[in-house]
Amino acid sequence: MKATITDVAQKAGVSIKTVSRVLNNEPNVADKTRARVKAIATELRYSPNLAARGLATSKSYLIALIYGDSSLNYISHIQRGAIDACREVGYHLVVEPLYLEKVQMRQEKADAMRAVLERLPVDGVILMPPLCDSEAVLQTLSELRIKCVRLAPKNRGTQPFIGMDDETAAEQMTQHLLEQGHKRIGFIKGHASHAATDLRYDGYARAINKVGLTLSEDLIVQGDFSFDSGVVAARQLLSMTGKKRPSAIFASNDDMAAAVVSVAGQMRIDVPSELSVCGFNDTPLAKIVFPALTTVRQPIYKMGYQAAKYLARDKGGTAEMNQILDFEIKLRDSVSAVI
Amino acid sequence: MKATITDVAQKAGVSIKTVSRVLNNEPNVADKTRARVKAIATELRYSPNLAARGLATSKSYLIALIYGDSSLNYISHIQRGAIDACREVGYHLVVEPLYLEKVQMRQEKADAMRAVLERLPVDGVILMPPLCDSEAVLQTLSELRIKCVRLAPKNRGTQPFIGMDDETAAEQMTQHLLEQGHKRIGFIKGHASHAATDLRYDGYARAINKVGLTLSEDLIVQGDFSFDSGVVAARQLLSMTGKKRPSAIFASNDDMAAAVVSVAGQMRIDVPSELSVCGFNDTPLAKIVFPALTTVRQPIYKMGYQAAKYLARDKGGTAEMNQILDFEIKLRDSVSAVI
DNA sequence: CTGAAAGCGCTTACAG
DNA sequence: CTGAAAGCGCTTACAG
Repeated sequence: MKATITDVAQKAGVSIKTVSRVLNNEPNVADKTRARVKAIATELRYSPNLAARGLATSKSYLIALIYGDSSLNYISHIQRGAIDACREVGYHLVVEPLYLEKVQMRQEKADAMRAVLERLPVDGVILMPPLCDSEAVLQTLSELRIKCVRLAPKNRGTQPFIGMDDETAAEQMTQHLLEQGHKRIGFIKGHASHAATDLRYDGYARAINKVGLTLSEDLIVQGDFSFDSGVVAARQLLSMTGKKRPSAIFASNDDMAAAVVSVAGQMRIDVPSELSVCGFNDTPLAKIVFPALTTVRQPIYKMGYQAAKYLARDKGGTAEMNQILDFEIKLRDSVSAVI
Repeated sequence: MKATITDVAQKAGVSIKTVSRVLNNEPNVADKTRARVKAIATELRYSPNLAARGLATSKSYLIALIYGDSSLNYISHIQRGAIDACREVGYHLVVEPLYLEKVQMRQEKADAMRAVLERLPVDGVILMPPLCDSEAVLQTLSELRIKCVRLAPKNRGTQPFIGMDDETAAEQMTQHLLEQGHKRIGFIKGHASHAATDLRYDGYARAINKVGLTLSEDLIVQGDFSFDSGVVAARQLLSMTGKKRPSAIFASNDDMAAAVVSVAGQMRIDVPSELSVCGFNDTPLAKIVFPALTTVRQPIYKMGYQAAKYLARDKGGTAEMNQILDFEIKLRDSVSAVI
């Protein structure tokens, strides 16, 4: 029923090898022959059998997006970008969750990664944080000789990565708050295992220090990027009374910032007149809460797109692949100046 | 480097056919032989080459999740369920967007679907709304002899589907509002192309009629499931003054309900004391807005899971596959009684 | 209960 | 510029 390379060859009066050459844009085919084969392939709705091609080349034309417990919002956009890139080059994206949070042993992590990869042959892997920082995972990948791109990794390492400058972004956001006259700025940290957590905190600290203020312990609360952890953190920060209470809170991501807005609502603290709030990521959530969140726009879609594009290319080239993409401070309605 | 069936056969001192039998749980192998082969396969970390197996069987062990413009939240949960099911049975999930909203011509739709499917051989397809109601898409699938499961389709049709009783759910939610003493209940419709849109409206209408109230045109506004459309609809409903203004608004999904809460906030209308709001779906958003949304809990994860489980099975069986899953009215903080 | 042969639809050397 | 042969790693009939 479905046309094969043999069908095309017969109808074109050439060998299957010639058809193969045309399809793969190889040289050494007469222009006239090439044109004829192409026309007939289209006419017959021919498309190569991926399994056969895969068996012959030991390539799969599949790229895996592997993620742990990242927020679904974040994953969705990475995924969308990766899919679009795959489409353009005839690849496909498979999605594989790999929950390693509770796994302590190095060997166990490696085995889990191996189990996923051995079942399904993929040509490349996109590693989301915090997986992209697991030594065990990276080593398994290199043993299996599977290319990977790390997204927003903790350290530069030897494998290609795509990231952004979290520290500078957090610094600029904090500066913005300071410029609005805020002096007591609460900060909610993210999950300790994510690279971004420390970087964003460092940026916050740097901005505070630059203007000669001192960091105060009670304004810095640990969260884990989840909405629920944001609720706990916000309650703690907003339970302070009088002048001690922060006039602004900078949460390490939008989910936690949304939680701050929610807790403020419950406590009848008006945002932004009584409390300024800002987040990080510019997920759809940022526009959905009221008031809309001032936040840092990350090029999430683009990260997924670039990562897939890189993996789908034949030749390697690692070092030059490393990319630091631009961010943008997105001003909305959740921050106001101190009067 | 990677062990093949030949390696296992040699080491076990049997033919590759015997190994094949063991791996596929076929009969006619001596227990002792079977055990030995199994042990050696494990020892060699053997796993079958999917491409080779696919070429021989013309199966791909791949299931595609195909979606249009559904909300990312919704897709994410379907996807998670489908992936979990795939894992259990050795399948993998590929994700393919197919935007047909702007495509009018039937033939064009069919071609777009065909283009996706011809590139990638999949054993089955999960069709999200509104794709699952496109005749052109369904016919292409049947021409290509690819199994599919439709999620929440408009009509029962001939292909297997998984859905829930949207109409009854909407009716019960409206009843709840009525029981709280609300008489003027605004309703925001969803996107016209989704099956759920009419069903939810019908449920709302039925509940209103049952208690002897009459539907009033000005309380029913068209939305399209997006947050933005919810904002427009909410502004329209809440611009009414005095007694005309609805005391409750039932939005056809959570995104639009969140928009209502947001607009109410902007207009200084307190939720729930001055305005009750409820949504539909129970996406994470429902817990994230303040106050948390009363909504209808859909078994989204389960829908994805069941769909993939069905497609991964060898034998067909369609009619008995059709499933109507349970829903639940989730009471939270966005609805209060009329005083 | 077990195995030798053929074939799935491609591509990779190699020959001309 | 073109093609015949071999092979990728499995499974499907078929034979014993």
